[in-house]
Amino acid sequence: MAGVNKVILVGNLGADPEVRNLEGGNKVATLSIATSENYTDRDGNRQTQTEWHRVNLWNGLAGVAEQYLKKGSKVYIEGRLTTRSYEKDGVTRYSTDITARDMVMLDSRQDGQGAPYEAAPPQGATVSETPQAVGASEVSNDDPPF
Amino acid sequence: MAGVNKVILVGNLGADPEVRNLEGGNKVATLSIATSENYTDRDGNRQTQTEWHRVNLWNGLAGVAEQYLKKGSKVYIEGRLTTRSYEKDGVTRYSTDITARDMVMLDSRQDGQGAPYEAAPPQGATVSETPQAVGASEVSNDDPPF
Amino acid sequence: MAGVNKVILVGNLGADPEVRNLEGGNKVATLSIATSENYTDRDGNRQTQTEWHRVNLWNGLAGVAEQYLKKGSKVYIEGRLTTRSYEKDGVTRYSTDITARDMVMLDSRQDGQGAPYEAAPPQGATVSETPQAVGASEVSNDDPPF
Amino acid sequence: MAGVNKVILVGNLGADPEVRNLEGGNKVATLSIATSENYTDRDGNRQTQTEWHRVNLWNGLAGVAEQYLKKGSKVYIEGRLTTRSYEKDGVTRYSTDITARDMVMLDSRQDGQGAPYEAAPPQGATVSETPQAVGASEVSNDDPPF
DNA sequence: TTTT
DNA sequence: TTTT
Repeated sequence: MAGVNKVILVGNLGADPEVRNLEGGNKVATLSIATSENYTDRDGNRQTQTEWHRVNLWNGLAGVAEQYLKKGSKVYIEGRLTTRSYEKDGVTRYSTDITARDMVMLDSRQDGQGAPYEAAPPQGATVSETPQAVGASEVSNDDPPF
Repeated sequence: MAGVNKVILVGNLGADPEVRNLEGGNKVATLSIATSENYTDRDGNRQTQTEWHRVNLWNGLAGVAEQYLKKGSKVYIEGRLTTRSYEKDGVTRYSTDITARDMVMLDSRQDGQGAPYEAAPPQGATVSETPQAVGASEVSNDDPPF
Repeated sequence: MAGVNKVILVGNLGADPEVRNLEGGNKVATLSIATSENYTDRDGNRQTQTEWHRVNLWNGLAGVAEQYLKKGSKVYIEGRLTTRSYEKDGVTRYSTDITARDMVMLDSRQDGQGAPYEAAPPQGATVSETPQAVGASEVSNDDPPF
Repeated sequence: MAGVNKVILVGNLGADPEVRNLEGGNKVATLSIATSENYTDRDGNRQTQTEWHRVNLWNGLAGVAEQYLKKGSKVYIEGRLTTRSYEKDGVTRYSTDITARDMVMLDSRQDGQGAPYEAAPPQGATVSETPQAVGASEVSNDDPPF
Protein backbone atom coordinates (compact mmCIF):
# COMPACT_ATOMS: atom_id res chain seq x y z
CA MET A 1 0.00 0.00 0.00
CA ALA A 2 2.57 2.45 1.05
CA GLY A 3 4.95 4.02 -1.39
CA VAL A 4 7.38 6.82 -2.07
CA ASN A 5 6.45 10.25 -3.40
CA LYS A 6 9.52 12.46 -3.35
CA VAL A 7 10.56 15.62 -5.16
CA ILE A 8 13.98 17.28 -4.93
CA LEU A 9 14.54 20.72 -6.43
CA VAL A 10 17.42 23.17 -6.58
CA GLY A 11 16.39 26.42 -8.18
CA ASN A 12 15.64 30.11 -7.84
CA LEU A 13 12.51 31.98 -6.81
CA GLY A 14 10.86 33.83 -9.66
CA ALA A 15 9.07 36.16 -7.24
CA ASP A 16 8.82 36.96 -3.57
CA PRO A 17 6.97 34.29 -1.54
CA GLU A 18 3.19 34.63 -1.31
CA VAL A 19 2.17 34.15 2.30
CA ARG A 20 -1.32 33.51 3.62
CA ASN A 21 -2.45 33.15 7.21
CA LEU A 22 -5.35 30.73 7.25
CA GLU A 23 -8.34 30.89 9.55
CA GLY A 24 -7.44 27.77 11.45
CA GLY A 25 -4.19 29.37 12.54
CA ASN A 26 -2.00 27.78 9.90
CA LYS A 27 0.34 29.70 7.66
CA VAL A 28 1.21 28.73 4.09
CA ALA A 29 3.87 30.24 1.84
CA THR A 30 3.83 29.55 -1.89
CA LEU A 31 7.04 29.73 -3.90
CA SER A 32 7.44 29.80 -7.64
CA ILE A 33 10.75 28.08 -8.35
CA ALA A 34 12.59 27.79 -11.64
CA THR A 35 14.88 24.86 -12.36
CA SER A 36 17.00 25.27 -15.46
CA GLU A 37 18.95 22.73 -17.44
CA ASN A 38 21.48 23.47 -20.12
CA TYR A 39 21.89 21.18 -23.06
CA THR A 40 23.14 21.13 -26.60
CA ASP A 41 20.47 20.67 -29.26
CA ARG A 42 20.84 18.58 -32.39
CA ASP A 43 22.25 21.58 -34.26
CA GLY A 44 24.99 21.94 -31.69
CA ASN A 45 23.60 25.09 -30.11
CA ARG A 46 23.50 25.60 -26.36
CA GLN A 47 19.95 25.80 -25.07
CA THR A 48 18.41 26.36 -21.67
CA GLN A 49 15.20 24.67 -20.65
CA THR A 50 13.39 26.04 -17.63
CA GLU A 51 10.64 24.39 -15.64
CA TRP A 52 8.55 26.30 -13.10
CA HIS A 53 7.32 24.67 -9.90
CA ARG A 54 4.71 25.73 -7.34
CA VAL A 55 5.94 24.87 -3.87
CA ASN A 56 3.80 25.16 -0.71
CA LEU A 57 5.44 25.44 2.70
CA TRP A 58 3.47 25.22 5.95
CA ASN A 59 3.75 26.87 9.33
CA GLY A 60 7.38 26.79 10.49
CA LEU A 61 8.78 26.48 6.99
CA ALA A 62 6.37 29.17 5.79
CA GLY A 63 7.63 31.55 8.46
CA VAL A 64 11.24 31.02 7.44
CA ALA A 65 10.38 31.51 3.77
CA GLU A 66 8.47 34.70 4.61
CA GLN A 67 11.38 36.06 6.61
CA TYR A 68 14.40 35.10 4.49
CA LEU A 69 13.44 34.33 0.91
CA LYS A 70 12.77 36.79 -1.86
CA LYS A 71 12.78 36.94 -5.64
CA GLY A 72 16.02 35.43 -6.90
CA SER A 73 16.81 33.38 -3.80
CA LYS A 74 18.33 29.99 -4.45
CA VAL A 75 16.91 27.07 -2.46
CA TYR A 76 17.00 23.31 -2.10
CA ILE A 77 13.53 21.86 -1.57
CA GLU A 78 12.52 18.34 -0.66
CA GLY A 79 8.84 17.49 -0.69
CA ARG A 80 6.08 15.48 -2.28
CA LEU A 81 3.75 15.91 -5.24
CA THR A 82 0.15 16.78 -4.49
CA THR A 83 -2.47 17.17 -7.18
CA ARG A 84 -5.75 18.85 -6.30
CA SER A 85 -8.81 19.36 -8.43
CA TYR A 86 -11.04 22.39 -8.48
CA GLU A 87 -13.97 23.73 -10.45
CA LYS A 88 -13.58 26.81 -12.60
CA ASP A 89 -16.18 28.02 -15.06
CA GLY A 90 -17.94 24.72 -14.61
CA VAL A 91 -14.91 22.71 -15.64
CA THR A 92 -12.86 20.42 -13.41
CA ARG A 93 -9.24 21.47 -13.52
CA TYR A 94 -6.15 20.07 -11.91
CA SER A 95 -3.17 21.69 -10.30
CA THR A 96 -0.02 19.87 -9.29
CA ASP A 97 2.02 21.42 -6.50
CA ILE A 98 4.89 20.36 -4.31
CA THR A 99 4.41 20.29 -0.56
CA ALA A 100 7.76 20.98 1.06
CA ARG A 101 9.14 18.84 3.84
CA ASP A 102 12.62 20.36 4.05
CA MET A 103 14.29 23.49 2.76
CA VAL A 104 17.93 24.58 2.61
CA MET A 105 18.75 28.18 1.76
CA LEU A 106 21.68 28.31 -0.65
CA ASP A 107 22.49 32.01 -0.91
CA SER A 108 25.58 33.49 0.61
CA ARG A 109 24.82 36.17 3.19
CA GLN A 110 27.62 38.27 1.85
CA ASP A 111 26.31 38.45 -1.67
CA GLY A 112 23.64 40.94 -0.79
CA GLN A 113 23.75 44.53 -1.84
CA GLY A 114 22.97 46.38 1.35
CA ALA A 115 21.65 44.30 4.22
CA PRO A 116 18.51 42.56 3.02
CA TYR A 117 18.18 40.18 5.93
CA GLU A 118 18.21 41.72 9.36
CA ALA A 119 18.40 38.54 11.30
CA ALA A 120 19.64 36.21 8.63
CA PRO A 121 20.46 32.66 9.74
CA PRO A 122 23.77 31.19 8.64
CA GLN A 123 23.98 30.54 4.95
CA GLY A 124 22.47 27.25 4.00
CA ALA A 125 20.45 26.88 7.19
CA THR A 126 18.26 23.79 6.99
CA VAL A 127 14.72 24.01 8.18
CA SER A 128 12.43 21.03 8.54
CA GLU A 129 8.74 20.96 9.07
CA THR A 130 9.40 18.37 11.76
CA PRO A 131 12.60 19.34 13.54
CA GLN A 132 14.79 16.36 14.30
CA ALA A 133 17.13 15.98 17.19
CA VAL A 134 20.23 14.51 15.65
CA GLY A 135 22.41 12.61 18.07
CA ALA A 136 26.01 11.49 17.78
CA SER A 137 26.95 9.27 14.89
CA GLU A 138 28.24 6.51 17.14
CA VAL A 139 26.30 3.33 16.82
CA SER A 140 27.74 2.06 20.05
CA ASN A 141 26.35 4.76 22.27
CA ASP A 142 22.80 4.51 23.46
CA ASP A 143 21.58 7.47 21.57
CA PRO A 144 19.40 7.23 18.48
CA PRO A 145 20.51 9.52 15.69
CA PHE A 146 17.00 10.67 14.76
CA MET B 1 21.25 29.02 -13.78
CA ALA B 2 21.32 25.27 -13.78
CA GLY B 3 19.46 23.37 -11.12
CA VAL B 4 17.98 20.10 -9.98
CA ASN B 5 14.55 18.77 -10.93
CA LYS B 6 14.16 15.26 -9.59
CA VAL B 7 11.21 13.02 -8.77
CA ILE B 8 11.41 9.62 -7.09
CA LEU B 9 8.35 7.39 -6.90
CA VAL B 10 7.59 3.91 -5.65
CA GLY B 11 4.05 2.87 -6.44
CA ASN B 12 1.67 0.70 -8.43
CA LEU B 13 0.19 1.07 -11.90
CA GLY B 14 -3.53 1.79 -11.87
CA ALA B 15 -3.90 0.56 -15.43
CA ASP B 16 -1.91 -1.07 -18.21
CA PRO B 17 0.63 1.26 -19.87
CA GLU B 18 -0.65 3.36 -22.76
CA VAL B 19 1.84 3.13 -25.61
CA ARG B 20 2.04 5.39 -28.65
CA ASN B 21 4.41 5.12 -31.59
CA LEU B 22 5.08 8.64 -32.82
CA GLU B 23 5.62 9.67 -36.41
CA GLY B 24 9.26 10.56 -35.91
CA GLY B 25 10.05 7.01 -34.87
CA ASN B 26 9.91 7.60 -31.15
CA LYS B 27 7.85 5.56 -28.76
CA VAL B 28 6.25 6.87 -25.57
CA ALA B 29 4.57 4.89 -22.81
CA THR B 30 2.40 6.64 -20.24
CA LEU B 31 1.92 5.15 -16.80
CA SER B 32 -0.62 6.09 -14.17
CA ILE B 33 1.07 5.40 -10.85
CA ALA B 34 -0.46 5.52 -7.38
CA THR B 35 1.65 6.32 -4.33
CA SER B 36 -0.11 5.70 -1.05
CA GLU B 37 0.73 6.87 2.42
CA ASN B 38 -0.83 5.66 5.63
CA TYR B 39 -1.33 7.98 8.56
CA THR B 40 -3.43 8.39 11.66
CA ASP B 41 -5.84 11.30 11.60
CA ARG B 42 -6.63 13.58 14.52
CA ASP B 43 -9.37 11.21 15.66
CA GLY B 44 -6.93 8.35 15.85
CA ASN B 45 -8.25 6.53 12.79
CA ARG B 46 -5.97 5.00 10.18
CA GLN B 47 -6.30 6.71 6.85
CA THR B 48 -4.74 6.19 3.44
CA GLN B 49 -3.94 9.06 1.15
CA THR B 50 -3.26 8.25 -2.47
CA GLU B 51 -1.68 10.49 -5.07
CA TRP B 52 -1.83 9.66 -8.77
CA HIS B 53 1.06 10.48 -11.09
CA ARG B 54 1.32 10.55 -14.88
CA VAL B 55 4.70 9.19 -15.94
CA ASN B 56 6.03 9.29 -19.51
CA LEU B 57 8.74 6.91 -20.64
CA TRP B 58 10.52 7.22 -23.96
CA ASN B 59 11.90 4.75 -26.47
CA GLY B 60 13.94 2.10 -24.65
CA LEU B 61 12.15 2.60 -21.38
CA ALA B 62 8.82 2.69 -23.20
CA GLY B 63 9.56 -0.65 -24.81
CA VAL B 64 10.33 -2.27 -21.48
CA ALA B 65 7.19 -0.81 -19.93
CA GLU B 66 5.12 -2.06 -22.85
CA GLN B 67 6.57 -5.53 -22.56
CA TYR B 68 6.70 -6.09 -18.81
CA LEU B 69 4.39 -3.73 -16.94
CA LYS B 70 0.66 -4.06 -16.48
CA LYS B 71 -2.08 -2.92 -14.15
CA GLY B 72 -0.96 -3.50 -10.58
CA SER B 73 2.78 -3.66 -11.29
CA LYS B 74 5.00 -2.06 -8.65
CA VAL B 75 7.81 0.16 -9.93
CA TYR B 76 10.50 2.56 -8.80
CA ILE B 77 10.67 5.62 -11.07
CA GLU B 78 13.25 8.38 -11.18
CA GLY B 79 12.57 11.34 -13.42
CA ARG B 80 11.85 15.03 -13.66
CA LEU B 81 8.77 17.22 -13.57
CA THR B 82 7.58 18.67 -16.84
CA THR B 83 4.63 20.98 -17.11
CA ARG B 84 3.10 21.63 -20.50
CA SER B 85 0.30 23.95 -21.49
CA TYR B 86 -2.39 23.29 -24.04
CA GLU B 87 -5.55 24.91 -25.29
CA LYS B 88 -8.92 23.27 -24.71
CA ASP B 89 -12.25 24.94 -25.40
CA GLY B 90 -10.37 28.19 -25.80
CA VAL B 91 -8.84 27.99 -22.34
CA THR B 92 -5.17 27.49 -21.55
CA ARG B 93 -4.74 24.50 -19.28
CA TYR B 94 -1.73 22.95 -17.66
CA SER B 95 -0.69 19.39 -17.14
CA THR B 96 2.20 18.27 -14.97
CA ASP B 97 3.81 14.97 -15.84
CA ILE B 98 6.94 13.10 -14.86
CA THR B 99 9.44 12.20 -17.55
CA ALA B 100 11.21 9.04 -16.47
CA ARG B 101 14.97 8.68 -16.54
CA ASP B 102 15.27 5.32 -14.77
CA MET B 103 12.90 2.53 -13.85
CA VAL B 104 13.27 -0.48 -11.60
CA MET B 105 10.64 -3.20 -11.68
CA LEU B 106 9.82 -4.36 -8.18
CA ASP B 107 7.53 -7.31 -8.71
CA SER B 108 8.61 -10.86 -8.10
CA ARG B 109 8.40 -13.03 -11.17
CA GLN B 110 6.75 -15.77 -9.20
CA ASP B 111 3.76 -13.73 -8.22
CA GLY B 112 2.16 -14.07 -11.61
CA GLN B 113 -0.90 -16.17 -12.27
CA GLY B 114 0.20 -18.32 -15.15
CA ALA B 115 3.16 -17.06 -17.16
CA PRO B 116 2.35 -13.52 -18.23
CA TYR B 117 5.84 -12.63 -19.40
CA GLU B 118 7.42 -14.93 -21.93
CA ALA B 119 10.86 -13.43 -21.80
CA ALA B 120 10.71 -11.67 -18.47
CA PRO B 121 13.93 -10.06 -17.30
CA PRO B 122 15.12 -10.79 -13.78
CA GLN B 123 13.02 -9.25 -11.04
CA GLY B 124 14.04 -5.72 -10.32
CA ALA B 125 15.85 -5.25 -13.61
CA THR B 126 16.97 -1.65 -13.95
CA VAL B 127 16.50 0.07 -17.24
CA SER B 128 17.92 3.46 -18.03
CA GLU B 129 17.16 5.73 -20.91
CA THR B 130 20.92 6.11 -21.32
CA PRO B 131 22.54 2.77 -20.54
CA GLN B 132 25.70 3.15 -18.53
CA ALA B 133 28.76 1.01 -18.58
CA VAL B 134 29.65 0.57 -14.95
CA GLY B 135 33.27 -0.30 -14.29
CA ALA B 136 34.93 -1.76 -11.25
CA SER B 137 34.55 0.10 -7.99
CA GLU B 138 38.29 0.44 -7.51
CA VAL B 139 39.43 4.01 -7.53
CA SER B 140 42.98 2.92 -8.10
CA ASN B 141 42.44 1.29 -11.43
CA ASP B 142 42.29 3.32 -14.59
CA ASP B 143 38.69 2.66 -15.19
CA PRO B 144 35.98 5.24 -14.73
CA PRO B 145 32.93 3.87 -12.96
CA PHE B 146 30.37 5.56 -15.21
CA MET C 1 26.38 25.83 7.14
CA ALA C 2 23.52 23.42 6.84
CA GLY C 3 23.40 20.95 3.99
CA VAL C 4 21.91 17.78 2.59
CA ASN C 5 23.09 14.26 3.34
CA LYS C 6 20.72 11.78 1.76
CA VAL C 7 20.95 8.14 0.71
CA ILE C 8 18.29 6.20 -1.18
CA LEU C 9 18.60 2.45 -1.61
CA VAL C 10 16.48 -0.30 -3.12
CA GLY C 11 17.97 -3.72 -2.50
CA ASN C 12 17.79 -7.05 -0.74
CA LEU C 13 18.92 -8.18 2.70
CA GLY C 14 21.89 -10.51 2.61
CA ALA C 15 21.07 -11.84 6.07
CA ASP C 16 18.46 -11.57 8.79
CA PRO C 17 18.53 -8.24 10.68
CA GLU C 18 20.89 -8.04 13.66
CA VAL C 19 19.00 -6.50 16.56
CA ARG C 20 20.49 -5.09 19.76
CA ASN C 21 18.65 -3.66 22.73
CA LEU C 22 20.85 -0.97 24.23
CA GLU C 23 21.19 -0.14 27.89
CA GLY C 24 19.54 3.25 27.56
CA GLY C 25 16.35 1.61 26.33
CA ASN C 26 16.99 2.16 22.63
CA LYS C 27 16.84 -0.57 20.05
CA VAL C 28 18.98 -0.72 16.92
CA ALA C 29 18.65 -3.09 13.97
CA THR C 30 21.47 -3.44 11.46
CA LEU C 31 20.75 -4.54 7.92
CA SER C 32 23.19 -5.68 5.27
CA ILE C 33 21.68 -4.63 1.97
CA ALA C 34 22.88 -5.48 -1.53
CA THR C 35 22.21 -3.17 -4.45
CA SER C 36 22.99 -4.69 -7.82
CA GLU C 37 23.43 -3.06 -11.18
CA ASN C 38 23.63 -4.81 -14.51
CA TYR C 39 25.80 -3.48 -17.28
CA THR C 40 27.56 -4.59 -20.43
CA ASP C 41 31.33 -4.51 -20.23
CA ARG C 42 33.67 -3.43 -23.01
CA ASP C 43 33.72 -6.97 -24.40
CA GLY C 44 29.96 -6.96 -24.69
CA ASN C 45 29.37 -9.38 -21.82
CA ARG C 46 26.63 -8.84 -19.26
CA GLN C 47 28.03 -8.19 -15.82
CA THR C 48 26.49 -7.58 -12.41
CA GLN C 49 28.08 -5.26 -9.91
CA THR C 50 26.91 -5.52 -6.32
CA GLU C 51 27.52 -3.04 -3.53
CA TRP C 52 26.87 -3.93 0.10
CA HIS C 53 25.54 -1.37 2.56
CA ARG C 54 25.31 -1.38 6.36
CA VAL C 55 22.05 0.25 7.41
CA ASN C 56 21.15 1.07 11.02
CA LEU C 57 17.54 1.52 12.07
CA TRP C 58 16.51 2.84 15.48
CA ASN C 59 13.67 2.14 17.84
CA GLY C 60 10.39 2.10 15.93
CA LEU C 61 12.04 1.28 12.63
CA ALA C 62 14.21 -1.32 14.35
CA GLY C 63 11.15 -3.02 15.75
CA VAL C 64 9.51 -3.24 12.35
CA ALA C 65 12.71 -4.59 10.81
CA GLU C 66 13.02 -7.17 13.57
CA GLN C 67 9.44 -8.30 13.10
CA TYR C 68 9.04 -8.30 9.33
CA LEU C 69 12.39 -8.42 7.54
CA LYS C 70 14.56 -11.44 6.94
CA LYS C 71 17.30 -12.61 4.63
CA GLY C 72 16.24 -11.91 1.06
CA SER C 73 13.66 -9.22 1.86
CA LYS C 74 13.52 -6.34 -0.59
CA VAL C 75 13.35 -2.84 0.91
CA TYR C 76 13.46 0.83 0.03
CA ILE C 77 15.60 2.79 2.50
CA GLU C 78 16.04 6.53 2.87
CA GLY C 79 18.65 7.79 5.29
CA ARG C 80 21.90 9.60 5.74
CA LEU C 81 25.58 8.69 5.69
CA THR C 82 27.34 8.50 9.04
CA THR C 83 31.02 7.73 9.37
CA ARG C 84 32.38 6.78 12.76
CA SER C 85 35.93 6.09 13.83
CA TYR C 86 37.08 3.44 16.24
CA GLU C 87 40.31 1.98 17.52
CA LYS C 88 41.26 -1.58 16.72
CA ASP C 89 44.66 -3.08 17.42
CA GLY C 90 45.92 0.41 18.13
CA VAL C 91 44.88 1.68 14.72
CA THR C 92 42.17 4.20 13.98
CA ARG C 93 39.69 2.74 11.53
CA TYR C 94 36.62 4.14 9.89
CA SER C 95 33.25 2.67 9.15
CA THR C 96 30.61 4.28 6.99
CA ASP C 97 27.02 3.31 7.67
CA ILE C 98 23.60 4.55 6.67
CA THR C 99 21.20 5.68 9.36
CA ALA C 100 17.68 5.06 8.13
CA ARG C 101 14.97 7.67 8.30
CA ASP C 102 12.29 5.84 6.31
CA MET C 103 11.74 2.31 5.14
CA VAL C 104 9.27 0.78 2.70
CA MET C 105 8.91 -2.97 2.52
CA LEU C 106 8.66 -4.12 -1.09
CA ASP C 107 7.89 -7.81 -0.82
CA SER C 108 4.49 -9.20 -1.63
CA ARG C 109 2.84 -10.96 1.28
CA GLN C 110 1.85 -13.82 -0.92
CA ASP C 111 5.39 -14.73 -1.85
CA GLY C 112 6.02 -16.46 1.46
CA GLN C 113 6.33 -20.19 1.79
CA GLY C 114 4.03 -20.96 4.69
CA ALA C 115 3.03 -18.01 6.88
CA PRO C 116 6.21 -16.40 8.08
CA TYR C 117 4.59 -13.25 9.41
CA GLU C 118 1.76 -13.71 11.84
CA ALA C 119 0.68 -10.12 11.93
CA ALA C 120 2.21 -8.83 8.74
CA PRO C 121 1.38 -5.26 7.81
CA PRO C 122 0.13 -4.56 4.30
CA GLN C 123 2.73 -5.02 1.59
CA GLY C 124 4.80 -1.95 1.12
CA ALA C 125 3.90 -0.46 4.49
CA THR C 126 5.90 2.69 5.10
CA VAL C 127 7.41 3.24 8.49
CA SER C 128 9.05 6.45 9.53
CA GLU C 129 11.18 7.15 12.53
CA THR C 130 9.04 10.24 13.08
CA PRO C 131 5.46 9.35 12.13
CA GLN C 132 3.78 12.12 10.24
CA ALA C 133 0.16 13.07 10.26
CA VAL C 134 -0.64 13.71 6.63
CA GLY C 135 -3.62 15.94 6.02
CA ALA C 136 -5.69 16.49 2.94
CA SER C 137 -3.96 17.62 -0.22
CA GLU C 138 -6.13 20.70 -0.56
CA VAL C 139 -4.16 23.86 -0.24
CA SER C 140 -7.30 25.82 0.32
CA ASN C 141 -8.36 24.12 3.51
CA ASP C 142 -6.78 25.09 6.78
CA ASP C 143 -4.96 21.91 7.27
CA PRO C 144 -1.23 21.55 6.88
CA PRO C 145 -0.24 18.47 4.92
CA PHE C 146 2.65 17.48 7.19
CA MET D 1 18.56 -8.22 -9.25
CA ALA D 2 18.83 -4.61 -10.05
CA GLY D 3 18.41 -1.96 -7.44
CA VAL D 4 18.94 1.65 -6.50
CA ASN D 5 22.11 3.08 -4.97
CA LYS D 6 21.80 6.84 -4.79
CA VAL D 7 23.46 9.58 -2.74
CA ILE D 8 22.51 13.26 -2.75
CA LEU D 9 24.71 15.81 -1.01
CA VAL D 10 24.70 19.57 -0.62
CA GLY D 11 27.81 20.78 1.17
CA ASN D 12 31.09 22.62 1.04
CA LEU D 13 34.59 21.53 0.03
CA GLY D 14 36.98 21.28 2.95
CA ALA D 15 39.98 21.59 0.65
CA ASP D 16 40.86 22.15 -2.97
CA PRO D 17 40.08 19.16 -5.23
CA GLU D 18 42.82 16.52 -5.53
CA VAL D 19 43.24 15.68 -9.21
CA ARG D 20 45.05 12.70 -10.66
CA ASN D 21 45.64 11.85 -14.30
CA LEU D 22 45.66 8.09 -14.60
CA GLU D 23 47.81 6.06 -16.95
CA GLY D 24 44.90 4.85 -19.04
CA GLY D 25 44.03 8.42 -19.92
CA ASN D 26 41.32 8.87 -17.33
CA LYS D 27 41.22 11.75 -14.90
CA VAL D 28 39.79 11.56 -11.38
CA ALA D 29 39.15 14.40 -8.96
CA THR D 30 38.53 13.69 -5.29
CA LEU D 31 36.53 16.10 -3.18
CA SER D 32 36.20 16.22 0.59
CA ILE D 33 32.72 17.56 1.26
CA ALA D 34 31.20 18.56 4.58
CA THR D 35 27.46 18.35 5.17
CA SER D 36 26.31 20.03 8.36
CA GLU D 37 23.04 19.72 10.22
CA ASN D 38 21.88 21.94 13.04
CA TYR D 39 19.81 20.54 15.84
CA THR D 40 18.86 21.22 19.43
CA ASP D 41 20.19 18.71 21.93
CA ARG D 42 18.29 17.39 24.93
CA ASP D 43 19.60 20.26 27.05
CA GLY D 44 18.14 22.76 24.63
CA ASN D 45 21.47 23.86 23.20
CA ARG D 46 22.00 24.40 19.49
CA GLN D 47 24.50 21.95 18.09
CA THR D 48 26.02 21.38 14.67
CA GLN D 49 26.86 17.92 13.43
CA THR D 50 29.17 17.65 10.45
CA GLU D 51 29.75 14.61 8.28
CA TRP D 52 32.64 14.43 5.82
CA HIS D 53 32.31 12.65 2.49
CA ARG D 54 34.89 11.53 -0.07
CA VAL D 55 33.54 12.13 -3.56
CA ASN D 56 35.24 10.90 -6.75
CA LEU D 57 34.52 12.54 -10.08
CA TRP D 58 35.72 11.11 -13.39
CA ASN D 59 36.89 12.62 -16.65
CA GLY D 60 34.51 15.39 -17.70
CA LEU D 61 33.25 16.03 -14.20
CA ALA D 62 36.82 15.87 -12.89
CA GLY D 63 37.89 18.53 -15.36
CA VAL D 64 35.11 20.87 -14.27
CA ALA D 65 35.95 20.30 -10.61
CA GLU D 66 39.61 20.96 -11.29
CA GLN D 67 38.83 24.18 -13.10
CA TYR D 68 36.07 25.71 -10.98
CA LEU D 69 36.00 24.25 -7.48
CA LYS D 70 38.22 25.17 -4.57
CA LYS D 71 38.22 25.02 -0.79
CA GLY D 72 34.91 26.41 0.46
CA SER D 73 32.95 25.89 -2.75
CA LYS D 74 29.36 24.80 -2.27
CA VAL D 75 28.12 21.97 -4.49
CA TYR D 76 25.21 19.64 -5.08
CA ILE D 77 26.38 16.10 -5.81
CA GLU D 78 24.40 13.10 -6.99
CA GLY D 79 26.14 9.77 -7.12
CA ARG D 80 26.36 6.27 -5.74
CA LEU D 81 28.11 4.58 -2.84
CA THR D 82 31.14 2.46 -3.64
CA THR D 83 33.05 0.54 -1.02
CA ARG D 84 36.46 -0.81 -1.86
CA SER D 85 38.78 -2.95 0.22
CA TYR D 86 42.54 -2.68 0.41
CA GLU D 87 45.39 -4.17 2.39
CA LYS D 88 47.40 -2.02 4.76
CA ASP D 89 49.93 -3.39 7.23
CA GLY D 90 48.59 -6.84 6.53
CA VAL D 91 45.05 -5.88 7.48
CA THR D 92 42.07 -5.65 5.15
CA ARG D 93 40.50 -2.24 5.42
CA TYR D 94 37.48 -0.69 3.80
CA SER D 95 36.85 2.73 2.40
CA THR D 96 33.44 4.02 1.35
CA ASP D 97 33.38 6.74 -1.27
CA ILE D 98 30.78 8.39 -3.44
CA THR D 99 31.16 8.22 -7.20
CA ALA D 100 29.55 11.32 -8.67
CA ARG D 101 27.10 11.16 -11.53
CA ASP D 102 26.01 14.79 -11.56
CA MET D 103 27.26 18.01 -10.02
CA VAL D 104 25.72 21.47 -9.69
CA MET D 105 27.89 24.36 -8.58
CA LEU D 106 26.03 26.52 -6.09
CA ASP D 107 28.35 29.50 -5.57
CA SER D 108 27.61 32.92 -6.92
CA ARG D 109 30.23 34.07 -9.39
CA GLN D 110 30.33 37.46 -7.78
CA ASP D 111 31.41 36.17 -4.41
CA GLY D 112 34.99 35.69 -5.52
CA GLN D 113 37.83 37.89 -4.42
CA GLY D 114 39.43 38.99 -7.67
CA ALA D 115 38.60 36.86 -10.70
CA PRO D 116 39.29 33.26 -9.76
CA TYR D 117 37.57 31.66 -12.74
CA GLU D 118 38.73 32.81 -16.13
CA ALA D 119 36.04 31.10 -18.09
CA ALA D 120 33.54 30.52 -15.36
CA PRO D 121 30.26 28.94 -16.41
CA PRO D 122 27.06 30.53 -15.20
CA GLN D 123 26.39 30.08 -11.51
CA GLY D 124 24.84 26.74 -10.80
CA ALA D 125 25.91 25.16 -14.06
CA THR D 126 25.03 21.49 -14.12
CA VAL D 127 27.55 19.03 -15.39
CA SER D 128 26.77 15.40 -16.00
CA GLU D 129 29.12 12.56 -16.63
CA THR D 130 26.85 11.58 -19.50
CA PRO D 131 25.55 14.76 -21.11
CA GLN D 132 21.92 14.53 -22.04
CA ALA D 133 20.20 16.23 -24.86
CA VAL D 134 17.02 17.55 -23.34
CA GLY D 135 14.23 18.14 -25.82
CA ALA D 136 11.06 20.16 -25.52
CA SER D 137 8.67 19.28 -22.74
CA GLU D 138 5.79 18.67 -25.10
CA VAL D 139 4.61 15.12 -25.05
CA SER D 140 2.85 15.60 -28.31
CA ASN D 141 5.88 16.39 -30.39
CA ASP D 142 8.05 13.59 -31.67
CA ASP D 143 11.01 14.45 -29.60
CA PRO D 144 12.10 12.45 -26.58
CA PRO D 145 13.04 14.60 -23.62
CA PHE D 146 16.17 12.63 -22.72
C1' DT E 1 25.74 -12.31 2.43
C1' DT E 2 20.98 -10.74 -1.40
C1' DT E 3 18.16 -10.84 -5.80
C1' DT E 4 17.03 -12.56 -11.01
C1' DT F 1 -7.45 3.57 -11.64
C1' DT F 2 -3.24 0.69 -7.91
C1' DT F 3 -1.60 -1.78 -3.62
C1' DT F 4 -2.33 -4.12 1.46
